[in-house]
Amino acid sequence: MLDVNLLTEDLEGVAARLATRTKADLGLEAIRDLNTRRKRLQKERDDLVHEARELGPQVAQKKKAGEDASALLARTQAIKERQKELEAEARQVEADLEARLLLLPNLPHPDAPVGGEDDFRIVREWGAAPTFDFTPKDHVALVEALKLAELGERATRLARSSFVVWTGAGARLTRGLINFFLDLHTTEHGYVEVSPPFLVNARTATGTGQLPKFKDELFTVTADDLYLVPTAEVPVTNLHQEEIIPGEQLPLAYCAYTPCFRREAGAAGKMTKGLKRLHQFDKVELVRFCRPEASDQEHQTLLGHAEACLQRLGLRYRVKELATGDTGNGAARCYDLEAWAPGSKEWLEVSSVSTFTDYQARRANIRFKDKPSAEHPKPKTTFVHTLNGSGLALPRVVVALLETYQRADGKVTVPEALRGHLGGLEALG
RNA sequence: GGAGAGGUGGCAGAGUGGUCGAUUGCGGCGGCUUGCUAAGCCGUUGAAGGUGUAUUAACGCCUUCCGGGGGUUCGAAUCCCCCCCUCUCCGCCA
Repeated sequence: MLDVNLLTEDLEGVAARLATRTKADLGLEAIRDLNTRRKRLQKERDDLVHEARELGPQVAQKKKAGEDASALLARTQAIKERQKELEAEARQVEADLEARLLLLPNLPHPDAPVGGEDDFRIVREWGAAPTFDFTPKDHVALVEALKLAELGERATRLARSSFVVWTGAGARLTRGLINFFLDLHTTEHGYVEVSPPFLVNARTATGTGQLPKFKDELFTVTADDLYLVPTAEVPVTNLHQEEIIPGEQLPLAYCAYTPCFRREAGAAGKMTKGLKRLHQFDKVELVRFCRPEASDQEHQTLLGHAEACLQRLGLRYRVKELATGDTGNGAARCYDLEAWAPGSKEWLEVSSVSTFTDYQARRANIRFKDKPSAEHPKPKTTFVHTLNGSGLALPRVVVALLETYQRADGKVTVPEALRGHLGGLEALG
């Protein structure tokens, strides 16, 4: 959510920045006008209430003295009626204003490249492309040959298309990767592991920005008004919903494994075979809370932690900085990590590392405050900045891993870093 | 799911319907005292919105907030209704 005051003070500036990410009419003028109306209504109401409050004791005094208080009572009655009108109107204006503000995207970061999907910037590439003295298979062939997962009817029968059943070594590989990532982040990168609910309420889904705009993307448990999490970002960022965090505790760093449930409503036309796009997948997510002035640095730190996952696994990848028009609604700036899949010869997005500045903090009302000190006797309560990044999203890592480490004998070598999490297993197959 | 108890400021814990944003204690911050430490004493210490002075650091005033939402009343932390949550006991269950 944007600061409505910023929007009011510098409408043109805000409009210009938002225009770099969307051509849609965001109704900024209407928002400004609603805000002005809101203020006027409140002022009128407050002044009336103030008058009524002063009248109260006078009424009591007159009654006590046995005098006629009817003139005063008539006035308080009139005020009360007007007050009710004003409050009803203010409620409507506020609801309308809130609804509109919740739909606005975040301001893009000033350093982010301007443009659309194709205007990304490649920040760096890591690792060399693997070479093969045979024709490498794609992951679908490998998964089927090694019986790592059920990709077809069996999975579909249980739920619907685009679900998968991991089997045998495939299930174990999944579990091993989750543990590998969690262990890496908790023991070497200083994250606190959390295991949150996989269902969240509407307030929580609004806090991180999934609602109201992206309702179509969520699976909903209608009987209970709950939503399946599309990413651990949602429950973990909202851990501090409505809180004022002591300043000395920042930055906070959490990692969490959850399955992620996504309807992929917009992607129906481009359904891909195999493991690349699923309605349910496993992911380890990293979430950080920090002071506003630290968030750019924190973003780089977070990016490094996500990259470490791929480096340990020895997977070739590139870091892509998305252009303003391609970054997610709430993100100010976003890096995608793309792993190379040599069998299908394509880059696969396995992580998205974003800074949200105070956009989510405003929605979820997450603030911080320093202790008073001699220099700052009255510290201000301020919105934190939130950041998150995948570290990493599993199925596509599995794809890259299988295709990268496949051998002529049909087996797949397990990268050394992962063996400890697979009971010492050296190869699949 | 059933019965009972309870939700008040960072925490603990008061609060006959009328200056109660709220007694008090602890904690925090500042100061005094002190050879040092401890103790003691004094002061200060929530959030949101609005508005004025003013300017980037603030200050004054107004309104709102005692789990959430309604209601009664000139006036509600205090009375009434609904909901949520926590605790205890019972039931059910991995």
